[in-house]
Amino acid sequence: MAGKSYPGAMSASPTPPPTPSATEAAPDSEWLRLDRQICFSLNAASRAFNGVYRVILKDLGLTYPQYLVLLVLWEHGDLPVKKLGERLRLDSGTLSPLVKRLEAAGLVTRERSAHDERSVQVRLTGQGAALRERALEVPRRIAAATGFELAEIGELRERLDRLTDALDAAALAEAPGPR
Amino acid sequence: MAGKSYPGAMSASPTPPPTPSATEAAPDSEWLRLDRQICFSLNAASRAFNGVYRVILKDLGLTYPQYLVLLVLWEHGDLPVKKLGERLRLDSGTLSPLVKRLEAAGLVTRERSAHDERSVQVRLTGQGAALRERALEVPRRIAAATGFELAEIGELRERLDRLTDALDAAALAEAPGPR
DNA sequence: CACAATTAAATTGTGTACAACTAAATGGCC
DNA sequence: GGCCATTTAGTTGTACACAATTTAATTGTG
Repeated sequence: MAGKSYPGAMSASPTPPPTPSATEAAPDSEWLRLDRQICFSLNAASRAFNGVYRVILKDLGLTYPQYLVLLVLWEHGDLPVKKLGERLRLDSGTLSPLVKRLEAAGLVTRERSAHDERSVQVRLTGQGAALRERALEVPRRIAAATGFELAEIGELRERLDRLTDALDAAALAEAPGPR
Repeated sequence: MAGKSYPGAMSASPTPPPTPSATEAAPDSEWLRLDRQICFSLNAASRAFNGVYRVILKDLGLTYPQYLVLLVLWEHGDLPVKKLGERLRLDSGTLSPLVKRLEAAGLVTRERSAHDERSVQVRLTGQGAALRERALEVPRRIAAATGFELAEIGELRERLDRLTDALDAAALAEAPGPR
């Protein structure tokens, strides 16, 4: 078995037996349960999104992270890898090979900056810039796939961003590292 | 550069220039913009969660997906790989190596079922079952890290699950596969 | 100017995700 | 009983993520 078959892939929100026994002890089990719901739901939604993008972006020969890089370049023009990483919250370990694949696909070029030999400038090629035309229909198809109203999407986004900020701050606070 | 440093890692919700020009043309750019927000926010939140779990679970020697597998086993008892996949929405390509790593860590055993030689039963070892005790504090620490009220978490979860369902359905409809 | 600290990319290694494929076992159906 | 479709795991190959390390360039300081 493999691929896209989850025979029992019932709703992501099965809400199993409402609670083993709302009154009975097991407050710890409850917590383990709840916790699974939040992060798991998030994770599942993220992967589901990825699945839809995978289907839609296949025509363009892009993966979702590659599409994100191009979105940034289309919006802001050529950028060094560092800036891309800041915008996308990705580090060089992820971006270096990813950008190389975009280069191999003929969508961008990479060259060290003249002022600062440490920096690598990522530039859209004509082909990479042209791809934007074909990408214009992607957002509409994605929005349609969610079946959400724009307002609801916005609200969800606001919460997610707030969550991300809180989690980032907590990770820093929690980290044992020097601060 | 690598690791956890995003020097410009400003808020995930910077809400840049509210809009290049709310009235001006560029409805397509707007869409490209918006779309990035939804899926990107989701993706960022998911990775941020992962980061917090990574820190908290390091003591237990677990990754987040491994923790999810154990959560399911703690809750439902021993299960075949298939059932694990249904609960977690993961296929054998992901679960096979993951479960093997749990086995290597001495937390579970894998053995083919007697009734059905195709099926592989994943069983908690004493050590795996015992780890639950140490995991009990994880949810509380995670909940604290989000800084969210329980009610808000629940609401968010409900939306995410609805989103996942919609996206799964859309992926099926969008897929070129035989139907 | 010299030199330590910092910075930007790249590299290495581990661990998911997932598509595509393989192999073995099971279940109908004639 | 023989045979084919289905089911369950596992394998292979590609592509992220990210920690840790490495290399080269730059900067700050005395």
